[in-house]
Amino acid sequence: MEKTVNRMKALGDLNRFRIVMMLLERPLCVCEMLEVLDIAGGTLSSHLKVLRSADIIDQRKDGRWIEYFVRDEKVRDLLAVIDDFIENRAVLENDRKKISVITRSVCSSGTKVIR
Amino acid sequence: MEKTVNRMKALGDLNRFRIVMMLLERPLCVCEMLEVLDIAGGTLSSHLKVLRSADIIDQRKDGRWIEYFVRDEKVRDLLAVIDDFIENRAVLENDRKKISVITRSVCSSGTKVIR
DNA sequence: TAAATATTTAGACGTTTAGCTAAATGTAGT
DNA sequence: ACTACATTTAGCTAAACGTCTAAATATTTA
Repeated sequence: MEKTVNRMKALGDLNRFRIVMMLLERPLCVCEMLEVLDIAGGTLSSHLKVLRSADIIDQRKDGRWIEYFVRDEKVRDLLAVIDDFIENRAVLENDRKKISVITRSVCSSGTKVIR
Repeated sequence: MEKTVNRMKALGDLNRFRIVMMLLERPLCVCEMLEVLDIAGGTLSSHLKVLRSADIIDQRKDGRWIEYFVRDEKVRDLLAVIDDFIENRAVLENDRKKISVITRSVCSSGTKVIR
């Protein structure tokens, strides 16, 4: 039961919830999420650790990046039910809009692959 | 969205989770829950407040007691999905067993209606 | 292998939270 | 109105949490 309670606790934080909802859209690397969320890299990293140890998300390597994604179908189903409770979608919609524009290669503000 | 996140946070505590699972069984008054949970009355009261302001449970008067209950069908559905994630049911089963024995009138340890 | 970029770890700080005890407030029945 | 019991509030402590910055650790590419 503790595991389940822990899962709920992991979802009971605004930034973590936004992260999960974004990942529901598509896998994202840390630098992409940083473009959307207004938190420091270290903070994001610790949030991802919490979500991972709660078995909500997982990570895989993708070249130079580490890609995070929602763990499995069962978790997706749970999130769908929770999603149905959301009243005000303003923030989430905005996050989604940003994600759709962000490309992995334009993460860093400095020199880019595509000029 | 904050409201939804808050709901998750409310469920992300072991004692509160046990409370909700018990209330899923049947409405209970504070003194009945105290017989099951190993926490002080003041602590329980504050947990109930959290769950109530998260719109998960509600209360109604029943004679000398205040009865707590799960708010509505939608919440029940959510809890059913969450329930499906639970691995180890030992604690919950035990709580349930205790509840089935407890009667409101045997809450107080002193003089009772039924001797 | 050096430079650039991505990510994680460590330590510090302020806030929130769960817990307790004890006092206060309600409420019902005598 | 008094008594007994149920519940909430208040004040406290210790632990947990979210956040930051800065340093450390990969990893890729030139």
